[in-house]
Amino acid sequence: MIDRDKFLKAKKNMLDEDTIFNVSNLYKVFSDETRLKILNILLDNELCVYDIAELLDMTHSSISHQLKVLRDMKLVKAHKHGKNVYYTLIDDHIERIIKIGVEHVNEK
Amino acid sequence: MIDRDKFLKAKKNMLDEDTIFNVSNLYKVFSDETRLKILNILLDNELCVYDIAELLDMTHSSISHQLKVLRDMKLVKAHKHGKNVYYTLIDDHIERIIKIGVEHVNEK
DNA sequence: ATTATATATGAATATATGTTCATATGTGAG
DNA sequence: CTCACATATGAACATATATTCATATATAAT
Repeated sequence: MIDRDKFLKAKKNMLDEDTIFNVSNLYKVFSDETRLKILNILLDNELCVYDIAELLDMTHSSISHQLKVLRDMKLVKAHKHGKNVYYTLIDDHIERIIKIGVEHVNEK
Repeated sequence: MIDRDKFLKAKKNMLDEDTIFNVSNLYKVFSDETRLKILNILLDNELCVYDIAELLDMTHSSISHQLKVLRDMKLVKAHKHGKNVYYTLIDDHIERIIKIGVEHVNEK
């Protein structure tokens, strides 16, 4: 260690463990291609599991599992209409997070 | 499937596979607690591996491995000074991404 | 030159996680 | 009421990945 002042300043600005845990968990959601696709689709639309599975060309089971993750993270909400369950986004951070990500990778 | 127009509109707005892949990989970086801590520390400071390991109370090896991930993702750059290797952030998206994440989890 | 220090890295291990498969639940149609 | 359809979910499996351990490299100090 070289500079004691710099070291202490850095220590002071560290985020607490809870915040780190929660933020990393939030971004874990966006780190999976399937979930990212689902969230991006739901930006513009309210869709049911069946439609999402069709759009992504994946099994309904797989989509359903991932929607559960998104529900648990309180990023989407569901409402039933007949046999179908329609999903919509809850959080307005989602759009910003996707936009920044896309912006970032497009700059390369 | 219920609404053909809605379905087609959704299909049109889907991100291409490359973008999805790259964005998910970007957020994979932020989904690990150690990497998130490192990036957050580097927001305000230029620090060497030794300091980072001390601050996070982790092995130098572990930190070094994660710094390699960050280098490979072109989020940090390194410059040598004597025995030490100092790391700094390359990208200005990093701060925005961390800030939105923190903002999100603090709202709950 | 030799030793100590800082960093990097490959291999191994343990853990986390996404998909598949089987099955259950709930709803509308006939 | 029975059947088909949409969704949910637990278990199993395969894969990805973070840390540890051992070791290598580079530089500074003595």
